[in-house]
Amino acid sequence: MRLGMPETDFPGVRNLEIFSDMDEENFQSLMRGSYVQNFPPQIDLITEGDPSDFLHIVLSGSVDLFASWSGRDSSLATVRPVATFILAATIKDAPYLMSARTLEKSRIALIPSQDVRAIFDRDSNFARAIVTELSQSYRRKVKAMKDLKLRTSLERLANYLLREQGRSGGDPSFDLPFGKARLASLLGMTPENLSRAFKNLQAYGVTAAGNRITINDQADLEDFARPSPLIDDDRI
Amino acid sequence: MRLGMPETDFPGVRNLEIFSDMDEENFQSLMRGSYVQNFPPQIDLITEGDPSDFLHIVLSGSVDLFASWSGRDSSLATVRPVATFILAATIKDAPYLMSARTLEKSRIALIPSQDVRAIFDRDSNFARAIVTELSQSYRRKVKAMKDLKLRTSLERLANYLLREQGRSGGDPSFDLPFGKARLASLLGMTPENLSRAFKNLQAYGVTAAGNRITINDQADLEDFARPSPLIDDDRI
DNA sequence: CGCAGACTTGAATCTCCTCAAGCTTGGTGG
DNA sequence: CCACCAAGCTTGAGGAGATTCAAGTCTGCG
Repeated sequence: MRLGMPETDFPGVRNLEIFSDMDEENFQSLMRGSYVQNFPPQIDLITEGDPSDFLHIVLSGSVDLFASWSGRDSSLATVRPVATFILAATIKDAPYLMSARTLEKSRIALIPSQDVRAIFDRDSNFARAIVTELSQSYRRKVKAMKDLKLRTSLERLANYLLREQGRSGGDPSFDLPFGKARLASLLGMTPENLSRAFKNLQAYGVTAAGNRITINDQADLEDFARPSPLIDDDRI
Repeated sequence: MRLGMPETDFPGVRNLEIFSDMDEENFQSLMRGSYVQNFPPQIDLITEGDPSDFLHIVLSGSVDLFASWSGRDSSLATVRPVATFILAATIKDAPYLMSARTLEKSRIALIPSQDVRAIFDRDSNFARAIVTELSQSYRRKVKAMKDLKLRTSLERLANYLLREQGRSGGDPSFDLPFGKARLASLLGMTPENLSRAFKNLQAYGVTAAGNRITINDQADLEDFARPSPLIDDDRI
C-alpha cells in the first residue's frame, strides 16, 4: 500500500522511535515515496551486491540477514520489530553486503534511500535517531563478533538459549523462534553439530523437545555459559 | 598537549574528513576540551566495560582493538590513520565493548564524548561526517563477519595477504604490519596454526621470510582465495 | 657470544565437519 | 482411520582441521 497523507493511515509508522521526534512536514516528504507491504514467509527481499534503493523497516514478523560466498552461505543476524536493516548501505549509497528474506509473515516499510539521505540533512532529530539506530547496529555486530571469536559452539548455544529465554519473558520454558538448521547457521555450526550440542547441554539441565526448550536448572546453565553484558545484553 | 585556539596549532586535525566541512565555531568548541597525545607502542588506551568519555582518532601509527572473555582474548580489528574508534559508544553514551592498545608509536586525538554529542545536534555537516564514518565502521564489521563465517582459516589468510598487498601499493613483496601472533588472533586462529597455514600457501606461490611476504604467482593465489568486493574491498 | 622473545615443528588430542542412514512429525489421500 | 510421503532432525562412523603442549630453531640486541 502506498502511503498517503493523513497520519491516521499509518499510526504505527509515525510512532516508530526513528520517526517520532521528526518534523511533520519532513515525515510527510519521507512517506510520499514509501510503501508498507505484507510479505509471506521465505520471500527474498534483497540480494547482496544490489544497489540500496530502499531503507527497510520491520514492523512485524522477522527477517533473516545472510550472506554467501563460494557456494557456502551463513545467517548473520535476525531482524525483529521494530528495527531497520541495511541502514548503513542506505546512508553510504553503497551496495548491500547481506541478503534478506522473511522468516515468517512480515510487515515491512520501504523508504526510498535518497529521501532518507535528503531528510537526514534537513532534520536534526531524524539525524539523531538514525545515528542512534546505526550505533546500536554496530554494537550488535561487535557483540556477535566477540561471541563468535571468544566462545566455543557449545558456549554460544548456551548463551543464545539464555538470551532467547530472557527475550521471551524469562520463564524456564520457551520456544525457539525458527528451525534448528537456521539456528545452526546463525551460531556458526552445522545442524548435526547443533544436535549434538543440545545433547551435551542436557548435562546442564537443558531439555529440548522439538522447538520447545526447557531450562531446568538456571544457575547450572548460567554457571557454564558465563553470560556477559558486554556480549549478551541487547540494551547496552 | 591541550589544544588551544589558533587553527595553525593543529592543521592535521582541522583537515580530517570528519571535521573538514564543519562550522569553525563548532570546531573550536570541540577542540577546547580536546587533546592530542603521542603514545609509545603497547600502551593500553581503553578497557572494555569502561564508560566512553572520549572519542579517539588515530592520526598516525596504529591501534589494536581486542576483547576478552573468560580468560581468552582476541583481536577484532586494527585502526589505521585516519579513523576514529569507539564512535558508537560515544554516540550512545554506553560502555566500550572493546579494549584498545597502541601497536606502534601513535598520535591520537581525544575528544570529550559529551562535546561530540552536543555538536552533533548543532552542526549538520558534522552529523553527516559522523554518520558516514559510523556506516563505514558497521560495514567493515559485516565484512569481517562474512570473512569469519564463510571462509576457512587458510582462505582468510590468503585473502588477508591480498588485501595487505593492495594496501601497501600492489607490489609482489610487502611487509606484514605486525607480529604473527597478533595476525593469528585477528584471523581467528592460533600462532601454530598460522605457521602451518603459511606453509600450505607455498603451494600457491606465497613465500614468507620473517615479516616479508612475497606473492610469486598472483593469479594462482587469487584463484585460490577468490576475493570478493563484498568482503575484501575497503572502499565500498 | 649468549640470551630473550618470536616463530616453527612435531605429536597427541579434540572439536567439528561430511556423508550416509535412520528416526520423527505433520500433512495427504486412499 | 491409517498408510504413505516429505521435510526436518538425529545418530553414527570416519576424517579433516584446529588446538595444546613441548621442544627446537631463528633473530636481534646487549
